[in-house]
Order: sequence, then structure tokens, then C-alpha cells
Amino acid sequence: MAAVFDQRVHSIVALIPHGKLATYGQVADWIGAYGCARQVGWALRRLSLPSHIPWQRVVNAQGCISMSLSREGSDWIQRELLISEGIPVDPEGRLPLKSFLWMPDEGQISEMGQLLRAL
DNA sequence: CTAGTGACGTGCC
DNA sequence: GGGCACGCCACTA
Repeated sequence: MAAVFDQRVHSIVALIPHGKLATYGQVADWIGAYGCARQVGWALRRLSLPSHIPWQRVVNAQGCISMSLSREGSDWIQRELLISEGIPVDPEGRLPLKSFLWMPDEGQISEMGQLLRAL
């Protein structure tokens, strides 16, 4: 059973354009949960793989994939998916975040509002 | 119930 | 650049 919070995270992540990236903090901010980046990470962890949600486009603010043993390899899968989208990722999981970071315009921000209001 | 942990972020040294 | 403390909160033991 997915909580409302999860639905919000999934809806927003689904808007991230192919080949673009967003940070956990950005997503948390967009759904009105500033400071709750950790919760965003949990929401993505609860996803069942494979998923139609582009979860691989969410990385941490330090510009690298959050590697963790508890992820059972999903971190490595994330690296492969990003590379297949044209984003270079080195063996340590670091990537040029500033070059691919998604900066939604006004229209997209309001679109987020529409989606969240529907929940 | 409490304590520890973690796909995080910011601030400070 | 690295490291640490704290805030955040779901989850687990």
C-alpha cells in the first residue's frame, strides 16, 4: 500500500525529462516537504523494480549516486540507466550534476501544483 | 517505548 | 577538497 507521500514523490519524479537529473532535496521541496530529503529516498526505495517511474534520475546534492549495500545492486542499475540516457557516470558514481540538473520553468511548477492538488 | 540506522541536506570547521 | 553535528522521519530491533 502506497502512502500519499509516496504518490506525491512518484508523480513529481515522473515529470523529470529524459536525460535530466533532480536531487532528493529538490523533490522534497517541490512536494512541500522542505528538509525531508530522506523521506524522498525512502519513497523511492519502496518502489518495486522494474518501474515506469524514472527513479534513476534522482541523485543526491553532492552530484553522485548514493551507493549503499542495502540497495542490493539497484545503485549499480541506476548507474547503467543514467549512462544509457547519455549521462556520464564514473566508477565511483560521480556525475556532472550541474550540467544535467533539471530546472523546471513556471509552467512545469504549476503542473506540479495540479498533480499534488489531485491527491 | 527507546535507540539505532539510513537512496539526504545544510552549515560549520 | 574532507569531516562532523544536527535536523529530518520511516523503519526495525
